Amino acid sequence: MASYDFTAIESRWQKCWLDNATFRTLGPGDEGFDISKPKFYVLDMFPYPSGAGLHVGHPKGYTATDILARYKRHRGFNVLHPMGWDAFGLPAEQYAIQTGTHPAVTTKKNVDHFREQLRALGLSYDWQREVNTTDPKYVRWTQWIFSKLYEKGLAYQSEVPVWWCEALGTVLANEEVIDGRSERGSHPCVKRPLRQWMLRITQYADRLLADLEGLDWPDSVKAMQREWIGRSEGAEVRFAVDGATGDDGAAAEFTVFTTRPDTLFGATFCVLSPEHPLVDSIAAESQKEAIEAYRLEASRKSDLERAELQKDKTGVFTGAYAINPVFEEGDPRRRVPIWVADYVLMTYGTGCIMCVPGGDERDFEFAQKYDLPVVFVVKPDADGADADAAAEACSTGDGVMQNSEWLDGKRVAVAKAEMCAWLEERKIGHAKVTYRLRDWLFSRQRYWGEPFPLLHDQEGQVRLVAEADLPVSLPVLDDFRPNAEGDPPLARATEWCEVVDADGKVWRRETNSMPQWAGSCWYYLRFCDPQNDMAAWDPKIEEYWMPVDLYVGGAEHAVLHLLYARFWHKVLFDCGLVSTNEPFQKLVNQGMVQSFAYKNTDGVLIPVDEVKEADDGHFEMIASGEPVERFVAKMSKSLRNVVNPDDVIAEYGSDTMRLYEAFMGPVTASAPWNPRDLPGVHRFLQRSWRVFDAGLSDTPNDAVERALHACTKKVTTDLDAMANNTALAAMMEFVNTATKEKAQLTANQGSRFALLLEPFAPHLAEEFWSMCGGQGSCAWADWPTFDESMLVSDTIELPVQVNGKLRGRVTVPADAPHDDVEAAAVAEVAAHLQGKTIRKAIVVPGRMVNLIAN
RNA sequence: GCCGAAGUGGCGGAAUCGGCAGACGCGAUGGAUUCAAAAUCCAUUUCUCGCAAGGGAGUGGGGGUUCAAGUCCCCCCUUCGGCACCA
Repeated sequence: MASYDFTAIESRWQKCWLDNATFRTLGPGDEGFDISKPKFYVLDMFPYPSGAGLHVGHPKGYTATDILARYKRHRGFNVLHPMGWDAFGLPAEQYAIQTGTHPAVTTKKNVDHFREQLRALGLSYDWQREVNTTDPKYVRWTQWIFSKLYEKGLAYQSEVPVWWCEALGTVLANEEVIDGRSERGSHPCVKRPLRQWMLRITQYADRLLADLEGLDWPDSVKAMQREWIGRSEGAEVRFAVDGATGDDGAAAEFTVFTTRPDTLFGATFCVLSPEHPLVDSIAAESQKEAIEAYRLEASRKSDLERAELQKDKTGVFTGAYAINPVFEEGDPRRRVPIWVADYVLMTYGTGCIMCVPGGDERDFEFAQKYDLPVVFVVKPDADGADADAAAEACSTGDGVMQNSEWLDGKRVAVAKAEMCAWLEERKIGHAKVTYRLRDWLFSRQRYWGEPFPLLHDQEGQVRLVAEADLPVSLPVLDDFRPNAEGDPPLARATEWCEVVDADGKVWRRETNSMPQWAGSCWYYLRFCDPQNDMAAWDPKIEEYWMPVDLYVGGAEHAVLHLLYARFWHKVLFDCGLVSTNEPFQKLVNQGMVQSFAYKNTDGVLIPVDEVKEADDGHFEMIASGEPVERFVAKMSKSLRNVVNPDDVIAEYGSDTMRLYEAFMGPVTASAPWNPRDLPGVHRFLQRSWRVFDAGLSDTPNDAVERALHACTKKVTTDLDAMANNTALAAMMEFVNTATKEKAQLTANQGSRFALLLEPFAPHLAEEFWSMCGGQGSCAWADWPTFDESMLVSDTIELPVQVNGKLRGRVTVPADAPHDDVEAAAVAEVAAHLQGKTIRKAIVVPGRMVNLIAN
């Protein structure tokens, strides 16, 4: 009797896989590639290789995809299952600023560590396809794709107020700032105008929205993207300023965007945002001072503060009036005051609005505060006494128009359409779609990112670096801070910055760099053809592998990464460079692996390693015995509750680690890491080992054979549904049966079980496979089949209910006719039927019997 | 406030189409083995009343549909995630 030596088994098979390149994936053009087989591209979101290494949260998704990848190989698919590194980014650069260690050095060290940790998990990646976004061979093509965007006019420079983070020394995109603090590191940020590169993602807003339809993605992610894109249908309406003329002598006017053109008869005032360019020219002399003060105050407030103060609206009257075009000349309602207020944002719509206090709660609040007139133009659908009250209240929903002359009595939807037509006829407005999505702020003032392939001349002209000169590599620096003038760190490389072309003309390199998102926008394409030096990818190869059939990653990328990558992909599609409209057909968000954390009675966090469980099941501090409270939280350094997979692997082996990750629950569910549960899955592997270690038999045990067929069916259907936890439960049941039967498996049975186990615990499965006489790796062996006839038994046990309550069970032949089953059931529960008459008998074949009696 | 997801034993979770609620695992309890412990094996383990036989309750709460509801419908509560003056 040998014991289950997981360390020896796992290192032996990992070496075997490496030596034999077992998981090398061939593609179109490779010798020996079989293009007739179906393909399956299963992708993990590649990690940023941080200095902290893996924690047990990473492998949750990696295990799930690896199980599927291994299963699909057995099912005869060409499986593309690669891994790489999203290796540009801030931490390595900040570390460089602090220590002088070049980011490339730090990055290489971290990547090596990550790779080693992933290998230890026995993940079946094709390591020859590994990509690294910081590799010049990769950067070259990131820059090349940027060139495509630039050529299509999708990249432009703009002086924009951007989030500036002093602590990080860089600008951040809107979405990288949460509540006025940086997403990474939570440093305070302020708005500051700077020259930036922007990408016109807004040009793709409609397609990014519409194409969500066909994707097999979680509803939550689709909803988030829809909200982020924020399509809203409405109209633009031109308002003339009463009596004012513009610089060119024509009447001054402004255009508002509204989603409710139907309520134009209720527009009793207008509001311009404080940044609106018209404010200065229309302001009455008497109001100028107040307006200046208000604008100054508004400019000091960050967006955050403006949002925080949303309950208390403020504003200043400009002294000017606008003409509401729906009213006849001479109608007193025609002239409406123009205000300035910071609840109107310059960055959305046209930066100014028409205000209908009767139909918009924000306008209503503002009108109340400053005593502006209110007209109720929509009468909501209501009955009786409520109706009269409702007609005299702010109504933002559907209903029937009132106080709106020729629109009166019409429903909102009809009134919208008719008003749009009316405006268009008179050329004072038109239907319009607006998006909340803004253009993508694409430049950063960092060293550790892709340089832009762009050159500037003295006159401010910009041109692309020739394709033949790509990549533009990062200059070697030893100081990674911005220079004295506040220019990005790349400006320190004075020689690098200066480029003289063939005509002797001097150009200056762009010194901004790309954000970390750039590399992750197309890595899934490079995985198709990672070694190609002639092109980013070969179109034939791309066409075979794309789209990604399953993409697994965290929900934190629901909007940013996934929206940016979709955008690039659509641009590449328009360039004829990729064959699909969307990159990721199916998306799954893996749940978070949380961890227990502890706090004492004062609410102070106590590190995990200073706490023990007391005999009564409560938790206390090891040193003092002081009671602490346990709670479930995200793993984080500050909570000192991070679990490192290396420790788990050392104690139980990577097969146990993988099994635990898979057994915790559905891939999509979050659950706390509970070390107490590890021995459970480890015991399963040990029991399996004992079954095989007992030796093989020549004659199959019938009960074991039946159990194996049932297990095969369950594991197969569960794997197809990614229900890895219940597939494992089925295998546990099989091993329990085999153990109970004290039967030796036949070589054939053992091989079949080994294959079922292989996706989950590949090392031990390979060992079982060879114990059963299998040659080499079983990774590509055909998946076992099952026989339905082995799953049915001669007799079945049926529950018997009386009036819907379970009262007994009967065992009947599986093919017993309805009447026999009923008779047997009646006999079984006779005691419960005494004095009653059976009114109805419901017999569901193979399921149950329900007798209705009274 | 709006949008999305989810509430099942002491714990993680299972229940494909409306048909035996709690598979599988953890933990716990009892037993076998052992000088003893670990490991292993066997049994019990939703709660509750009962010596037992047996009964009652039970899937966040309340109503409904149905012979039958964790599952379908209506209302409400809680938790988590996202958005939040977007006109």
